[in-house]
Amino acid sequence: MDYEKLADLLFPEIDKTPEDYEAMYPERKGLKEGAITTRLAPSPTGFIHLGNLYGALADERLAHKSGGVCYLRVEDTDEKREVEGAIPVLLDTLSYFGINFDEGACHLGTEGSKPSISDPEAAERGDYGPYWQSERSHIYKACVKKLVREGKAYPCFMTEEEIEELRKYQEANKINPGVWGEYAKHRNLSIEEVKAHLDAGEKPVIRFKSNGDPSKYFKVRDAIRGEISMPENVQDVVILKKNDLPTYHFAHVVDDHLMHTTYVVRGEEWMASVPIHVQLFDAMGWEYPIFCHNTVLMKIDETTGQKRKLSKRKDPELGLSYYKELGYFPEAVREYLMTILNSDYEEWRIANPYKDYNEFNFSADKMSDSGTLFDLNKLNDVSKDVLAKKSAEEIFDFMQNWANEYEPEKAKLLSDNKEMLLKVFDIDRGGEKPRKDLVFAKQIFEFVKYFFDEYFVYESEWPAEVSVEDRKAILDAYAKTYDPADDNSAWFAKVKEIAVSLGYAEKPKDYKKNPESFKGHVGHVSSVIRIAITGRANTPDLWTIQQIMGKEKVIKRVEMAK
RNA sequence: GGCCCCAUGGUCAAGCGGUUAAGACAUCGCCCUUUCACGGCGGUAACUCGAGUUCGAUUCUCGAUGGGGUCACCA
Repeated sequence: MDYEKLADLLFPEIDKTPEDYEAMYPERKGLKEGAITTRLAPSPTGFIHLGNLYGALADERLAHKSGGVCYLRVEDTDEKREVEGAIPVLLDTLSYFGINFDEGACHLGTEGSKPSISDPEAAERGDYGPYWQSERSHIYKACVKKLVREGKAYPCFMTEEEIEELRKYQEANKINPGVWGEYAKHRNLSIEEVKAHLDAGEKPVIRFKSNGDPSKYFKVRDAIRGEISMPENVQDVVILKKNDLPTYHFAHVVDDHLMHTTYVVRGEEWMASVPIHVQLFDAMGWEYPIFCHNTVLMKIDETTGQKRKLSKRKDPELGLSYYKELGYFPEAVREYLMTILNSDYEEWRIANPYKDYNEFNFSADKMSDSGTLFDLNKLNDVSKDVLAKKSAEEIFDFMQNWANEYEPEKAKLLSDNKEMLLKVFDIDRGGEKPRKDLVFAKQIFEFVKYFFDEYFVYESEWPAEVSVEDRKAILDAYAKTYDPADDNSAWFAKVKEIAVSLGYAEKPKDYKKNPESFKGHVGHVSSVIRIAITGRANTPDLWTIQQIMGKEKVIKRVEMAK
């Protein structure tokens, strides 16, 4: 069999060899020792989820922490699944969460500015492009041609029906299904037979001619999981589809070699195809990169109570838009992801509350190799820690931006009340131990909404210890004596006076000791005042709240509650 | 079903043959306090099971069980 001839018959227009391309794309210069090159390789299907961010953050950290390069390559080899505009949205979202690329299918402005794409053709940066796989057909074909020339790949004209039939037969006879070995009908077609098919107008796919022996095992080092052991691949996988574009397997091999990716971070769903990939790298005569197969994010299903994979249909919290809409600080989401990405991040953060996360020593071997359960509670807690360190100004600005985009009806309210809100956000802020009660924008608004008459509602029950008449008496007395000029202790002394005059204990302890001698204690009395003014039993320091509200509003609320 | 990966409290997880088996979240209790989602202290709670190796296994090996992944001209 003259493979040379077959190669020319199949790819007459291809005159370059893989070696030519290797010469065109030499290794990156000037990277420091140990620099890692990673890539994010999404298919433009239009949905970005938390799992993508999780992986992207790993890519970004690995590269940037090591002084390496993180680039974006678009895997658009399947036109059917492509969604218009998916990549700009992806870039925008990732950038929102602080992930930017050095190279690839993105347009990076000056340091820190947002990537933007209007024209995908022009939206590339870097010396290893094109970064859109649909533009790289000539490169893949040159590589495929080499394989055909060496007798390692061949055209296959089997129809879908034929393959389907084959599969049924194999399944019925308990044979490992697929096109392989003796079942690969077109493995050894003669030149004449190939010509005949071609002349009949048939378009072949190109399959890799596997010489693997599944009874033989080989070992691969995975940076996350350590050594994994796999049987050799037997399948004659297709490497070039009828649309002249490669399958993922082959594109991965060619691109990651030519683009000099050193660490391939991907989901564990790829682990099963590692045998195919190393076989392909081998056939091309190339070294394969270090694989990092990370785990999928899981959650507990409310109805079944079982641990299961996060699904985009059932779980809104998987979509990144969920966090943007609720107004989570991107930094909070990132901090949470860091804690599940590298097990010691959380402790590092506790020890170094104000250090930049760039200083954390991120590494692949610290990544979890068992399925991680997504924990909203934990996210919220991390978020509280993040927000506790923000200034009132930062919180306000974030709230404003969030409202502008997602709750426009609140935007003006916020901007009109900036001065007041800054004071509100400043309650117990700053200092060694700031309050940890702000979580995300929507929640923050709920948290402070009683400052606005139009959002004020009674959310808490009046204390049972206080009768309706007493409530009125308390509020009457309070309205008469309230003076914003009082300092915190003078103010509270008056509250005590009211309590005592109506038969309530001055101290909670007195009441606890002799519950029969009092109607209640000062806590119940101030609870009445608190609810009257804020509508709820739990708030930050009431004296400060009143200082911010001003006497007029305080009195108005007190009168309203009678 | 074949093959692969994984297995420590409710959750995320330290742990590399000898530990009172860390820590964080959640939960519970107490304390502080006019309230708190703040803060302080403390508690409950874990090595999936069975063999083997070993003086000794959470740790190593094998098997079982469970969970996950994968078996496309999708990535």
